[in-house]
Amino acid sequence: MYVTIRDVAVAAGVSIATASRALSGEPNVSAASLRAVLSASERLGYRTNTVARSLRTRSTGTVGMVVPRISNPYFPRLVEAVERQLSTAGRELLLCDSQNDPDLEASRVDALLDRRVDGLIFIASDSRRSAATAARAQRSVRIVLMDRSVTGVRLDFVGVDNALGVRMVVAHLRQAGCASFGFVSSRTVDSSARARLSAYRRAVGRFDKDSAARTLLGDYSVEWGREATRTLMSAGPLPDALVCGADVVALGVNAELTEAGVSVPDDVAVTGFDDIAFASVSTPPLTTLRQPTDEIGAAGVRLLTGRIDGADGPAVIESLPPELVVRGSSSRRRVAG
Amino acid sequence: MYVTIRDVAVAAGVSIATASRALSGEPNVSAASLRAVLSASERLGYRTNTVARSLRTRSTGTVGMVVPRISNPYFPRLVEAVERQLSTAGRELLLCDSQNDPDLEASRVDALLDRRVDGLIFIASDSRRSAATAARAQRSVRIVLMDRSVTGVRLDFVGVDNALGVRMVVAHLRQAGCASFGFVSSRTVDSSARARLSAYRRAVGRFDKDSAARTLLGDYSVEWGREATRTLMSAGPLPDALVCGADVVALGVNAELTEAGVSVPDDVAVTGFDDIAFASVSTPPLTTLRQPTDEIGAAGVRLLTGRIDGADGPAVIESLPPELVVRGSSSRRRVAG
DNA sequence: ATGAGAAGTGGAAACGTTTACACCCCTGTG
DNA sequence: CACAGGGGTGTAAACGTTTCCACTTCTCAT
Repeated sequence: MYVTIRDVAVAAGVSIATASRALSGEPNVSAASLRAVLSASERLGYRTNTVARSLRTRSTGTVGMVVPRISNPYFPRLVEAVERQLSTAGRELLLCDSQNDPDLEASRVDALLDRRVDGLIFIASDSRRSAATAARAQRSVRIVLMDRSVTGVRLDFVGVDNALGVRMVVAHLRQAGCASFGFVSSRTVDSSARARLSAYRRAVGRFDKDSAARTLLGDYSVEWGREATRTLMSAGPLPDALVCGADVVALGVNAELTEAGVSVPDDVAVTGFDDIAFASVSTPPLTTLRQPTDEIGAAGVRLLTGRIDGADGPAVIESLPPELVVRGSSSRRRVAG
Repeated sequence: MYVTIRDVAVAAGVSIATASRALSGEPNVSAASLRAVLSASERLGYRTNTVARSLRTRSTGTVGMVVPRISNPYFPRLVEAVERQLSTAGRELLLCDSQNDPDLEASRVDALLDRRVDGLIFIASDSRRSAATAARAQRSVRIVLMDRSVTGVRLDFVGVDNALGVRMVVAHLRQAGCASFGFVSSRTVDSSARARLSAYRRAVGRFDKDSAARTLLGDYSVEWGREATRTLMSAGPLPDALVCGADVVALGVNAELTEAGVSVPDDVAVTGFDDIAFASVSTPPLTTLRQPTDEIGAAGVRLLTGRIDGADGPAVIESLPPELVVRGSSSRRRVAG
């Protein structure tokens, strides 16, 4: 079926050891042997069996990645960035979807460890319940947390500066004349949701004490954005601005408001987080915070491959700044009165 | 570092062979041995090394999947469906992104074959240039084409019925009063783009001979939708309807029209293809064809695992019908005059 | 001329499993 | 009582690599 290195060695008239050395570019091989092996390999269409190599070298050249839900459009961008980086580093990506379920997540991590991945990129679905999984994985493999952190475990982490982002967008809204706020986001099961909520509270709480009543937490989905908006509309007058914890939520909020005849941004300003591709095609286009996706992916892979190659030292935390992208959903607010 | 089956065997006081048999649930193991092995395994935290197992059994329990571009929001849904199906079948997914480049695609397929995947799910980036890659892969592994086919190779395929979809949407638009048409889609490098274009021509060509001039082909992106729309607007009067080859394109078209003050659907109806999550939050919401993503993923995995388990027979082609989802971008067309 | 060292090579062990095969012991049947 | 057959077990081979080690040959300095 498959051509093995033994076939190549026989065809080239050398031993398996010499064939192996020639194929892996080791120095101590004569020019004649090298030529013979390479041409035999070419002629026979030899491809090295990475399973056997992995067993012998105790390294698979594979990195596992666990994402909470690949259909959430923010994660594919991260996966794409990671995959591209890994591929240039000659490594393969083993992808798992935890479906936001910490138990399923744990079993997927186990499956990855069983496959002897060299490293793990972990987007934790639950900052508390994923901690044990991360800690356990840490004992057998190098691991870097991406985008979402976990509590109580000292591990490398790379993600966006959520607090900075929220401060930027609130400052922008206040400058645009907004005085009252609401917040629609995900329940604080993951670290990003938690960081965004607490930054929002710190930024808004002091001057808008009604904002607490207008804080609605659900999940990262269009449907939740719509539902929260209906709740807010039926509860009383809307605030000047609705800050959303993610673009998917903001797009739902915007759609529901628009369909109800509420003008965005003239009646209510709306902002998102992430800057997914569809933030720019809504009506009005969505003001949001652009995640440095490529940088996060690159930094994560760099960190991880460094660790795999033996880099030691304390856990590194890389917090990258987002970029405020001002679009129509917040910009041309009509001045009151 | 890792606990091996040898450690378990020693701790249980049996041979490696017996330990292996006990762990894999073979019948001929005494109750006493079984108990001893299982408890030793538990106590020591043994996890079987799948690399060694794969080498011996010549099967990795892994399926490779190649997608053209994971950040195109249609593919994550497919990946999610496939991943879920595989995971219940106890298999792992090795994901590669070909970035729509047939050469990169070929090298990613090689990498997957080197890793001895048991099967391959292949979304071909180019119906012609990917054919050689598929044919080569076919020689060493079971393979099923998904969503996009290739020319000239007899292989299992599962995807949506593109021609049916286009016929459905054109019929709907004509019923809504549209008499002149335009088509904005991707260049026909992949089989879906080709099938949609030819179905469109067949459906529209006979009664709107100007439609050929309003056929613009680029790629699957929001930007291309915007660019094509600008071209159309500057070229003369717009048709009654713009049929788009994908939702991403249609959302770009809709945004560009709306920003230019053209009313959708009153001046121009717009339709998409795929029914991605964001089709429903645009203004107006997008009429489109919903892909049976879960069914495609399930059928693909079923087909592939069947082949892996030895099913023989001629290549199977599964063409699943899309569902027309009528929303605001086409429905309430004002009657002419 | 001799010895040290380098270059080139092959044999064989190792990675951690699964499994073919041989063996032993027991039971039940002739 | 012999013996067939089956349950339970261990030894060892195999999967396809990489790599340690020993060996030969050659070069060059002494």
